[in-house]
Amino acid sequence: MTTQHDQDVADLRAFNRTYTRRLGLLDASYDGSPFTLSEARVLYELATRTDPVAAGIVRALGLDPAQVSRTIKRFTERGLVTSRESPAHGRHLLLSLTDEGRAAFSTLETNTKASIGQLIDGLHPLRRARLLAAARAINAVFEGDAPPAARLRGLEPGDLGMVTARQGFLYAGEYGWGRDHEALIAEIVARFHQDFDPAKDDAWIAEADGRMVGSIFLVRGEAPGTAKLRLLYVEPDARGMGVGQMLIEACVARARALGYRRLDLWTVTTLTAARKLYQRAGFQVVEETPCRRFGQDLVDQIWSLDLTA
Amino acid sequence: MTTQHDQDVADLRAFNRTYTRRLGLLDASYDGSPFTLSEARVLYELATRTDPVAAGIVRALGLDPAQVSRTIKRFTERGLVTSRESPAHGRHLLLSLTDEGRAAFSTLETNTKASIGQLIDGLHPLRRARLLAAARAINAVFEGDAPPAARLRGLEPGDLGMVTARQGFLYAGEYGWGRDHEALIAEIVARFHQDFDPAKDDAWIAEADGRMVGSIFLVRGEAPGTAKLRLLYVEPDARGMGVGQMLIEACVARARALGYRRLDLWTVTTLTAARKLYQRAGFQVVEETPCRRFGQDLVDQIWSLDLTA
DNA sequence: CCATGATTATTGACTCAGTCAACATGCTGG
DNA sequence: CCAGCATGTTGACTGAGTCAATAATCATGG
Repeated sequence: MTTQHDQDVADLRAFNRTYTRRLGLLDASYDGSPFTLSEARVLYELATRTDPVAAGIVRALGLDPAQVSRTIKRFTERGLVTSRESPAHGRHLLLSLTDEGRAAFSTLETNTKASIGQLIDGLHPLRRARLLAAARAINAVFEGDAPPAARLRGLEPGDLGMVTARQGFLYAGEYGWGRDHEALIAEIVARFHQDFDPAKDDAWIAEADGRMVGSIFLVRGEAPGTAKLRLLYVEPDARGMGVGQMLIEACVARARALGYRRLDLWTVTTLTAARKLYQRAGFQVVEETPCRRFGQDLVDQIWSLDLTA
Repeated sequence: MTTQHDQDVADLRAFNRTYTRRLGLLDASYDGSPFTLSEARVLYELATRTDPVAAGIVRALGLDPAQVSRTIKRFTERGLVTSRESPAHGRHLLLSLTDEGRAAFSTLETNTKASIGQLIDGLHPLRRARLLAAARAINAVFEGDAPPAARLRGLEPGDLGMVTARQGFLYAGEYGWGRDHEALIAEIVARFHQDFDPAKDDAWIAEADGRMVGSIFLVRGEAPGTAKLRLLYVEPDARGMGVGQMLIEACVARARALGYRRLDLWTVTTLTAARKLYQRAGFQVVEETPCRRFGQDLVDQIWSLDLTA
């Protein structure tokens, strides 16, 4: 048996191999460059950091101090770098590129840019877009060191469909609900927009790490003074980080602010995680009926929250 | 001014730097490994290919023949590899791992898997999913050497919403159409599903390189014997590779097969690319009326194709 | 059948990468 | 003031990577 974890490891290793073979040598040595990859990395650091010091470069690139020392020695011999003792710290050597050094860096930049440009241009537009999206994603994964925080925002183009797609996809996979479920969501979403009244309705998208990870909709109910909470969902990856609670709180607060006296919601007992969230937010079950829906035997529930308390 | 191309190059370079720093050393040398990265790569090839020959490894890894020769010599001295002359080809050396070689490879595998597993486990689930999706995408970009061909398939969970999302997003960006356009699509899509009759309706998704790149829907019309072509779209990346034509042909063929005598469609003059496709497929304009829609002044068109010809 | 060219493998020579240990020097916090 | 730490250098060594030369073998076309 192969677990998901094993598969992940295998995929990442496959990626590593592809990368080493196809991309690895790109960022540095175009053909005939006077610099090796490692030298180019050091030169890049020298050119881009302010007041470069050897130790800083060592840390930034994860290289051995000995190697950086020798590389800089070579650069000095080639007339690319000068160093002077730091006035503040006698042990620091302030490094700076000479004019020749800057010129060398500039042609290096031009050439590597050109060679990467060539790679990009050689790809089919479809693949190019995919490669770049993936590269940006990986970058983001390692750049953002803080754990990804979710934030709420309003609706943007594409969101309505995305909510439909994700919920349709997830409930089909997790609970085997049929396509009529997705169609139901599409209809709710479409009607939400047709009847939209900013004084009565609202919707939130939860976003984390640049991706939609959840949604919630606030829609006016049939009875005056009541509203409905609809289409709450949280992506599996993002569960357990308080996204659901955040969404419900925003929805309840807005319902209060708009003057509603009661907030209702419909769900089925199968969705245990959601039920816990409703409970914690103070909702109570007011109705429960067995029902056949989406190709499954389910138990419908209506929950209600008194907003006047 | 920074063009998209420049930005792409910069992003790919940034990715390259991130990679070299954060992932580069992973696939090979766990801490205290008796193999260098390059040696590990060669060992991997020795262990996984059938009837390994030095020249094959040279090509697969893009290494210098001299280096591979010396690496294998070291392996032989360490008792990891034996070689014998190929009976078929006197210049080929058939390499094979000894028992010790296989054992060394196996512990290497275990350890690198563990160290990659550690990296994966250290990431937030959200980021892990993102990293892996991106790694798989990059792999796919370089694995599929043939230009990505589009293929058609039926509806799957999530497709209805995805069609809505992509069309809403694209027409908002390209033509400034408002959110009511997205809501309209959501409604069409929802109604399509509610009224779905396999003997009268159909839908296709175009997929290329594992991604949805277009859609088309066939829906029965009000008048008997007539059908409507709806929701045709092609992703910008995938334009110019015949996806639109493929979709229309599938739709027209199915309409014929279901016995319809006429196929209508509604569009607006702004969508010039689509208009050309309709024209080439034999559609003709039967009605044209200026109209205000989606926050724009548009000219509605109804096109029609006689299927009895 | 043979000359020619391509492929395969090896070796020498060289520079740089990368690791480890030793060492000198300056700074910093009790 | 002194121990400990960070910074930078050097020596010694192995492997990576490049280039050129060489030798053996195979494939091919006249």
